[in-house]
Amino acid sequence: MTHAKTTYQFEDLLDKHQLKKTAPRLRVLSMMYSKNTATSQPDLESVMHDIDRVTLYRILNVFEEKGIIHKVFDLNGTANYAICHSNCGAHKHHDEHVHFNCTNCKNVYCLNELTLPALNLPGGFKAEGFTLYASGLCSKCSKKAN
Amino acid sequence: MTHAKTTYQFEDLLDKHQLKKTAPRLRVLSMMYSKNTATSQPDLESVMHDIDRVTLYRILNVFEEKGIIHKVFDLNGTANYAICHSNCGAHKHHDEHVHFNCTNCKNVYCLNELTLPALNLPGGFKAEGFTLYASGLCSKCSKKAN
DNA sequence: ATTATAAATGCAACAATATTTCATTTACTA
DNA sequence: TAGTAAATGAAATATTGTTGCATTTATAAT
Repeated sequence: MTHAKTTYQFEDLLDKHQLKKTAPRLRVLSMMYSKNTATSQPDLESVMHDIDRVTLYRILNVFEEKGIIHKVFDLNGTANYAICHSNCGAHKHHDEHVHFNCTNCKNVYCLNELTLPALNLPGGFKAEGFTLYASGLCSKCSKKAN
Repeated sequence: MTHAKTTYQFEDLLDKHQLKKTAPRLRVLSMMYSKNTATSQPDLESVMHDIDRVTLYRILNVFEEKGIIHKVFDLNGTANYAICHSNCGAHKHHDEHVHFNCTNCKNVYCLNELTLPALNLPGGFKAEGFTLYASGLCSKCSKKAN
């Protein structure tokens, strides 16, 4: 599931999207790939306190545009960012998966393995994208609860 | 579907939740009941410009706590508020319905009539609430598109 | 290797929003 | 009708989103 990525692979990823291989970008990539949960901008800031707030903001924006990451809002409405594992491209995200927000540890998990069941909308509504949000206890926190 | 509510019914609603029947609260209720889409705080502010911003903020908060309304984030992460039609109570929301965010008119619809299909989560994950977000063109905008 | 240039960064400044404090007003109770 | 607790409005602060610009850096061309 979690592939250990090397710096070279991150550089290739940036190359592929015609982005310059800068230190801040490589650090953001390696941090996000090392986690199986989405990361909020506040979290990123506190870990990489030497990188400017605005730089992070712009890195996240350009990564999202290029389809490297996708944005997901947690229960409090704060933006979290996660690596796009499936076939995402610029302006064409396929993040039609399930997001799980743990009410205890506040982590946001992207459950990529799950596919969304079909759904028929009322007349006239033409859906393009779906995201299912589930909230509750994640596997770690439900273990602790015993 | 859309019930025309009288002032008396709004007063009863506030009574039921041990909230004082004040003018700002009644106006917020009547505005939200008159729409079939969720309302953002900016929208509320612009319509009721004589009510203080902070008052609106607190009214929305207390309504949400009491289970009168629920919060839903649109594609941009801004909070929208809608009346809870089903059996919601304080700290126990049953907003397990579908939210539809129109990419054209930006409106957020609560599709209460739809029920979510079952979903089995990975081992250990205990879900309490579900919300499905769909985005695309709403019935009005898809008509216009022809 | 060196240089030119376009892009990325960091900083300052600004805008918008969320949130707290407190004095005043208002709704309800006795 | 008076007393009380709650709600409001206004000011002030914190946090977050966003833009402009000078400086630095990565890359392409020489």
